This record gives sequence, structure tokens and C-alpha cells, in this order.
Amino acid sequence: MQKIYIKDLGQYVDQTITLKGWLYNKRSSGKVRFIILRDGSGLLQCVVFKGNVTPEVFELSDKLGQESSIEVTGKVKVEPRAPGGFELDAVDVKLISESKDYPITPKEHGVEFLMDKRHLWLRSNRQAAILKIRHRIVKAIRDFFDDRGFTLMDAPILTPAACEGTSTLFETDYFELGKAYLTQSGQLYAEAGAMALGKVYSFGPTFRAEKSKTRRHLTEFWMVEPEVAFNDLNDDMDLAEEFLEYIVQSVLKDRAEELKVLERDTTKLEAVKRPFPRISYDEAVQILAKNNIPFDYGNDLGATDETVISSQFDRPVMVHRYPSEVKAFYMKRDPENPKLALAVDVLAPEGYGEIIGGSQREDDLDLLLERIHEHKLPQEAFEWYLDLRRFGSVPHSGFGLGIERTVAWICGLEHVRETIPFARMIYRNTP
RNA sequence: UCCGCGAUAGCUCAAUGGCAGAGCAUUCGGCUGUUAACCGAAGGGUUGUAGGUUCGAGCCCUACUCGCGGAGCCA
Repeated sequence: MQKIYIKDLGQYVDQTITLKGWLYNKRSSGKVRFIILRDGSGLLQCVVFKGNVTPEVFELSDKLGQESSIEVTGKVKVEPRAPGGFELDAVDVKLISESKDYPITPKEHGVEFLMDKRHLWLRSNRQAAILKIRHRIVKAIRDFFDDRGFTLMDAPILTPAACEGTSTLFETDYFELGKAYLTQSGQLYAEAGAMALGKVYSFGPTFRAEKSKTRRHLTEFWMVEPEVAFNDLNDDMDLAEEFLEYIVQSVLKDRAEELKVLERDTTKLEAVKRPFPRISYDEAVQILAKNNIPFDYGNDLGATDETVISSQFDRPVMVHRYPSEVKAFYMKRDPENPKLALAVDVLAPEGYGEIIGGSQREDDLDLLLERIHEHKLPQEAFEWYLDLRRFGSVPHSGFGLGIERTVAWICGLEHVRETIPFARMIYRNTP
């Protein structure tokens, strides 16, 4: 049997149809019951008049608990007052399975309670809107790279050693080979892919065992990492700004309704058009000085520093050429000033912080070896990576975009925990 | 790891050291167009845990547990 969804009701005006779903909320007034039906595609008010249904059905419509699964048959009517523009004049209601004492009521709830009930919280209109926008962002990411000749090449999740040598990693036993670690980045593997296929991207979950406890951190998060052979830092920035513009404009075009549910100020998103401002680390430090923010030259930018810098602009800002000491070993140094790394961070507007980190990679074998020793990394673990410089090395660059921070920014959310179906955080790994 | 804040009904929150309260949810009743509907009634409590001060502690003190916000680190 053909299923009919609420989002398609416009095709069925004045027809009698059957919808399946869950009771989102209900109201009553004497001999009329109003049932708000939720079917995953949208919400619809079903009107149950006492005279239009059997006494048993009228009685049932009064007894239904929130989130009971039901089947409603009725005539589709145009109703300008209703959100979505339609209403169902019910002639029959069938109970599929009852729901008693549903814990999430239409009133306010605290964060802890909602996170404990995350498996049910996903049913709310707001959470559904976030998940649909996340999906649209992921689709935009795949479309963007697929349309530009990139090949998807995912990196392994279990890795033999730290990719960057800095972050704390989750560790697990790995048969006779000792320890394995959950990946913190697919980048080194993407570099191997770029040497094979020219333009690649990896897209998957990454893990950090850092004890970070802020609105921008998860222990498990998703990252997309393009890597392109023969791209220098400027090409990398060109790619990043075209990419972000494409993502934001795709969501604006196709998820206007969901952004409205979230009460997102879309004028802020409409401003996200190329070109993005590009400033050097030195210029960023000057902005901090101008705003009387104490800052020691040579340090990495902190969360408040990033907020101050990004608040100077109405679109994402690209900060490039950081002191190489605070950046990863694989980043190429600026030939014009070897104290600087050819790195770029893209800071989202409105205080959402760093959403992209990228760089041109060190392509010289001897310099890369030097870096590995400077960072006291075990050379044997990176022999395969060094091979990429031994056999036809070329300039190349890439970046990583954090999906959850991007979703939080585009949706205008307070915390990344709402951007992923089931968040993993330092003090929570359930449900 | 560090700094700050918090924990009272299923949920969100009140309660000068002196009777444990409200709204929502639940149950019952009312209303023929409700929009987080509304109106009336009822049930619902070991005040996070363990000690201490006091005639008397939800409230003051100590420790612990859990949570929230932030720092560092990062996307």
C-alpha cells in the first residue's frame, strides 16, 4: 500500500486518506478533539468532531497519551490558519500502540533530563529540524566534492599511533600487536590518497580523549578532510571559502522551514558569501591589541581571542601563517619566514570559533624528518608517511571541517551536544 | 586537571533557621475551533548521600556523589 506523508498533503486536498504516526499533542473543547499528528515528515492537526466518528473512536481520541502510535483517516482540508496550510477532518482513529506517561511534556525541561531521554527528545520538532539541517549539510559536503572531481577515500578508525602526537587518544587492545588507538584525524591517510588520486576527501568519526568540557567539544565528532595535490596555502583557502559558502547557501535554500523552527536569524547566514577576509596571525594579534585583550605573541589563539577577532567581520574569517611552534609537525614553513607555518584556521562568525583547520603540508623529506625529531615522534611509525615524500613528492594542502561545530553555527545553537543524534562527552556516553 | 554555580513532587522551579508549595504532566469532571488551549477537583515528597551545629535544618558547617558553565587543549 502506498504511504502518504504529511509533507505531501497538498496533493490530496479534498481526498479521504489515512496517515500513520504518533500523537504529538492534543487539545479538546467540548465535542471536538484536536490531535496533532507527527509522522516524521511534519506535523498536522487532525480534527475529531463528535458527530463525525463513532462513540468508541471519540472516546479513544480523548484517552490517547502523548506519543501513542495511531492511524488517522480523514479528509484533507485547506486551512490557512494551520502551520503547513492543511488540516485533516477525521472520520476514524485507530490505536496502533499506546503510550502512557511520556516523560517529555510540552513544558520546559533541563539539559540533564533531556540528554538522559535523548532517544525520545529526538522526536521533538526542534531536534528533528536540527537533524534535517545536519543531513542537508552532509549532503552539501558530498555534493560539493563529488561535483569537483574529488574521490571519497575514508581513513581507518583504528590506528597504530598518534597522528599528530599531541592529543590524548582513546586506547584499545589489538591482539598480538599491542595497542591501537581511535583516530583523531584521517589527514595523513588522505595525503596518501591525494598522491594516488589527486583530489580526495575522507569523512568519518574522529575521537579525542581530551578532558575538554565546553559547549564546543565532544569526545566523538565527525570531520570531513579534503586533501589536494599541487594546492598551496592560497589554493587551500580558496577551496575552504567556496566550500563554506556552498554549504551555507544550500541550507538556506532547502531548509528554510527548519531554520524558522529554530528561530535562526538568517540574515547572518545570507552574508556568508565569497570572498572571506584573510588576515595573518600578526594582523589578528593587532586586532587583539586594539581591543585591549592581553595576549602573548607566539601563543595559539584562545576561545575568547577567536570570538573577538571573528566579531570584527560579518562572515567567516581566515587567519593564516601561525607561529610554527604551536602548530603540527606536518605543516610546511613559510619560505619567506621560517618561524611561521603555512597554516590557516577559519573562524565562524557569532562566536562559534574554529570550524576549519588546514595547512599546506611539508613536502620535503629532510625537513619533515627534522620536524618529526623536533616533536620527539617515533620515526618508525611514520615511515609509510615519509614514503610519500620519497616517491614523487609534490606540494599539497588540505583542511578539516568539524561537522558538529558547523551545524551548531548554522542552526544558531548554544551547544554542540544537540547537533549529533547521540552525543559522546567526557561525562556522558548514554543513551 | 583547575575556577565558578547548582541538586526540593515525573518535569520546571518557589519556600527570613519555625506547618513542604506552585505551574506543567497524571487521574476525574466541564466546554462544538483549540494553537505550550482553558475552567474545576484529586493523587503525588526519606528536600542528592553521609556526618555535624541547633530547642528546631530544605536553609548554616564539613566531606562525598552527580550535573551545569568556563579555562587549558582542540574541530
